[in-house]
Amino acid sequence: MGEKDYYLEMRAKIFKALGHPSRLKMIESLFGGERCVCELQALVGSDISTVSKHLNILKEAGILQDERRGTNIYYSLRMKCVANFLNCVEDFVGKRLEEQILTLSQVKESSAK
Amino acid sequence: MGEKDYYLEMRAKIFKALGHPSRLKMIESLFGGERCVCELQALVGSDISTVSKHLNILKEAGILQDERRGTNIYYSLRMKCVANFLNCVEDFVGKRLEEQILTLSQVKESSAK
DNA sequence: CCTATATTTGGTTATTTTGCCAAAAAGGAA
DNA sequence: TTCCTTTTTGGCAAAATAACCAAATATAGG
Repeated sequence: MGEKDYYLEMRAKIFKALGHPSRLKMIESLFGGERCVCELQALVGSDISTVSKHLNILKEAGILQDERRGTNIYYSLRMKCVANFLNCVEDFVGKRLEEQILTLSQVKESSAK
Repeated sequence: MGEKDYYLEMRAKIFKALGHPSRLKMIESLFGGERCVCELQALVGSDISTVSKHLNILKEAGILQDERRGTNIYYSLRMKCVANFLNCVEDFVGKRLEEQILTLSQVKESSAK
């Protein structure tokens, strides 16, 4: 029973890790291959310590892996299927926005009467 | 520029909404079809007001939709592709656990020497 | 209208997350 | 060793989340 909860917790952890704009942005960038921390920090613009912590969250969740080469540490995608889901999410968000725009214009129309 | 951020934010919101054990549990139950709030509260066991707030988060993210019928409100899955990704996440978590167990037994072996 | 049931909302408190700064750690090069 | 660069850690304050209780809302039935 507690084992089932542990699985659930692990799955939730993965989603939680993906649920932050900066982290999502970095993940998307990593679809194109590994990046060092400094590249990712340039991408998101936060303090490098903040970026490092974000990356650790993704690593802990199992989504990323890291490898030190010289003085740099390179992060890369471990959980490949994230990409498929992100495509779906993007389509979905796109559709929702269209709907919202539609709803908005309907509101405008009716208030213009 | 701010528009891109808005998209990013919306996508992150979806993941964030999925990143809680109770919410994930409810989503999984909804793969089997719509459920009223009371059924979902029985499933997760929290206070009904807590469940209601969780459901609202999922609705705001666009993952669920609701429909009132009589005195009950039924929630159902709007974002179907969540199911595919959850399969992948489950496989992934399964593999990770196997690895951990492997690592653990290796530790045991070497300490037994 | 009154009552009972199902759900949401408001308010409060505890916990978690986030982001920055300063300091530590880990390499590489002189 | 010493210096320089890259990254992580520790610590702290601000912001966001989560859970519960009580009160409000909405609907059906008598």
